[in-house]
Amino acid sequence: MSKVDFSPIADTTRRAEIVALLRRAILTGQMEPGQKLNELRISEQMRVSRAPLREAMRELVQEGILTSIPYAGTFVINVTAKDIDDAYSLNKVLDEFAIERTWPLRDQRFFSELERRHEAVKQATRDIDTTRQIETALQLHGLIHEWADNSVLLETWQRLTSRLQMYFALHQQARKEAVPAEDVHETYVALLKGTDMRAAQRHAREHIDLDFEELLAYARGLEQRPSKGA
Amino acid sequence: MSKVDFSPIADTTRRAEIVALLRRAILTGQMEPGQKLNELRISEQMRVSRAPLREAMRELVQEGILTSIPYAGTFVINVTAKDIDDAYSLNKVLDEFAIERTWPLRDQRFFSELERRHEAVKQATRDIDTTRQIETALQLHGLIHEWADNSVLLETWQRLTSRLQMYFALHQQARKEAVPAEDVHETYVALLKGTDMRAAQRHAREHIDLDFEELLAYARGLEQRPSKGA
DNA sequence: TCTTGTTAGATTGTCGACAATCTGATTGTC
DNA sequence: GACAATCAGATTGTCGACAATCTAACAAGA
Repeated sequence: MSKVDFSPIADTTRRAEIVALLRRAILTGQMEPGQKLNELRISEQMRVSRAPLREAMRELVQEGILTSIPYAGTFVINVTAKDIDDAYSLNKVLDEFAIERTWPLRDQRFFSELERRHEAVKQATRDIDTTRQIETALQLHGLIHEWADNSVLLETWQRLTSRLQMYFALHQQARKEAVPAEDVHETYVALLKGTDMRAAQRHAREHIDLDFEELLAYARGLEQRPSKGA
Repeated sequence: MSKVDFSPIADTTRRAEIVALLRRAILTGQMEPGQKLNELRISEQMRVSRAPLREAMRELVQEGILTSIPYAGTFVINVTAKDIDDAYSLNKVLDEFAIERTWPLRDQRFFSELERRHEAVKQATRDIDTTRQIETALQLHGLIHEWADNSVLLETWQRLTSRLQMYFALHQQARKEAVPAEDVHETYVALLKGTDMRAAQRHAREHIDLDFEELLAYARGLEQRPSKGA
């Protein structure tokens, strides 16, 4: 028996790579909400036939970031203020549940991973890499969901996160000014290390409320904005 | 302006029909967990080419009831006791949230719809149609999620429900005896009509706990059962 | 006997071409 | 000018065939 535990090898199908490419393009805000995805054009750009591209698009439709209308096309989802509100209010419930489940499972590995991700956020903040800043913040936030030892919860949270990441990216793009450089996660991390679970839950709720208000205001601003074609 | 509000016309693509067919086959327990889906065989049976079939399968993979391994095949998900446990514990949280949100929105239409679905359950119980019994019970249970006016919650609950329906169908199939004919939803419906929200939440939690214990015992029984091929 | 290399068969992944459908412009009619 | 019918172009949906990969059976060698 070998002492090395190998990780499963990466998917080597074109489909999987296409999914990753498209997802990234959408979640970083490179594609606008409502924008149509022209199959022929994209398949030519990627040097791939339409079959794996279409399969990839079906996956992203189910993932909730694309929407498809038969014989009309596949589009990036439109973001309404209500969508954001819905996602956030559910997120609060999931956070509370995740903290409750993670709490008794916290160990040394948890704390070091928490520290690692917190560092990543601070690094991205220093680099003023806004896209990475969103990514790392969501990864820090996601630790409690990964650690809660509930695969359905994790899956649900990841679906939610996809959209939130997209919303944040668009919001970030919209305002020209740089993101606040201060570290808003300091208290959150400290509470997760502490002994008062209720306090941690309360803070998580208030903490995400903060960014939420800003995001909602932004979304209300572009409500009923005409969707742009290819 | 017409006073009639038309429902959107049905999807007329083969893909959509294939999705419906496969989903039904899986959720009614006609396909065993772990079973492999042979693309050529299924496409010939359905008189369809592999392209729309494969796209349909990608959707169901994202929906969480199929799993795919590149160059190996696509399989019906395997059910472990932990999966059921995870799904149920999250379901409890979602139920509590759904009731909270639905509560102030209850109106006459809500109550009549509640009554209608309750009748459907009772009818299925009288007919001893176990498959329909599961369907109607889940639909009754789903009303609070549909009424809560939160699209993300509804979507999440529907994903969860898919699996639960599959679990219940398998459980039902396993035990030869008929399901208890008594109506276990009477109290639940009554509480949803009442004025004590906390009581309704409490009952919803205990109510699903009931069937849960039985399901869990069943799942533990077939743990590490060898998966059957095509 | 155990391990390694080879090979044939089956299955999945991908491709290019054709069919079905939609959209918008054009034409003809009142 | 307004409106319906027609048509061309573009785009999506589907098909059949080929390429890449896996599996299992078999043979060869230590």
